[in-house]
Amino acid sequence: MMAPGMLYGGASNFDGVFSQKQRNMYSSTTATAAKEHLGPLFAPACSSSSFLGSSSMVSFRGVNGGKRPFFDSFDQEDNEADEFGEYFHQAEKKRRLTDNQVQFLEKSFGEENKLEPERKVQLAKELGLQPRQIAIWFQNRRARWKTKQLEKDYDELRNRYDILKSNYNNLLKEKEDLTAEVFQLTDKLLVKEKGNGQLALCVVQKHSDASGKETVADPISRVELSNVSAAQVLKQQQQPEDLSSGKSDIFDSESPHYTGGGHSTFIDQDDSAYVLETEQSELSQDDDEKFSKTILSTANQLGKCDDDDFPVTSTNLSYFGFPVEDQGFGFWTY
DNA sequence: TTGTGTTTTATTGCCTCC
DNA sequence: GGAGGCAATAAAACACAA
Repeated sequence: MMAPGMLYGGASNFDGVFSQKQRNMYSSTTATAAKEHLGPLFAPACSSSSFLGSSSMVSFRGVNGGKRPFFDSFDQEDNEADEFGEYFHQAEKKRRLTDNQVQFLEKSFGEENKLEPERKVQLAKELGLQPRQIAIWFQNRRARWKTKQLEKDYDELRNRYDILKSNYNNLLKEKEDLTAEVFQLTDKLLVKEKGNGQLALCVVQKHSDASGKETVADPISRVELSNVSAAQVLKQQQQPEDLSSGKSDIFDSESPHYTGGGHSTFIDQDDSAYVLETEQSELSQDDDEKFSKTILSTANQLGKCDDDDFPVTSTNLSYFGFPVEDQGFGFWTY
């Protein structure tokens, strides 16, 4: 790919003399071919300042144990002959910049990572390098900086993600704990109600108004559940379809309050029963509202047994097991 | 010493800006 | 259209373990 001999004193010296296209064109030819084409242009490049610039590219790490300061390269009197020899011996090799040259460039890069033409020439002079070498070094340095920056950004994002994930997991755990506590308290409440010889059971049916919008659930019945355990109630919650089809353990034909047919029984704490029509068509809008208020009021009264700060609303009714999404009948107790 | 992976220097081709 | 920047890549230099 790269022509031997083009590394130093070849393509580098095109800088400031040829356009990039010309640079590319010539850099893809051999050094010999280039010399044939350019002729005299190579002469100044291999002599005086240009040559010195090239000679300073020799890696003194390898040549001189890596300790030779780059300013030594300006010590023309002492080194010119050696460098001249080195140049011809190592012209075909790629040579690294000295530690001091790199240090100098790093410092300059730290001040400003873009290179204006004046600064490029100035740095080239100070370091005894070709302006093009300075430009290449800055370009490569910017690429390295960008890579490092990307790694840094990635690490930072990763850390933030880990923190957020940890917070999320903590919240999830907290939610589970709170849910478990709610169930525990609910169970306690049921036991308490049971101890009083009464347990309220609400059968809720969801309605839709004319526009299809869901409205507040209605209480259909309320029965005495003195001998129904919380576990049974929960089981009922999980199988509401059985209830609507008359398969309920609670509302079967053997239940003391089974009324059969299309009617459900509503029994208040005085054991006085109301017979309510379950057919939606037979319930007026006023009835809907009345029932809604009744169920919310009842639920709130039950809720007050343990927590006054959590009033039951049509919104959170479902949290207590009152469905606002399911169609048809269902049993919920609390 | 040698094989292998990493770093550094440099080229190439494309793109944007003026 | 030229200048300069950038991404991709080549290849030399270097580091290091076996």
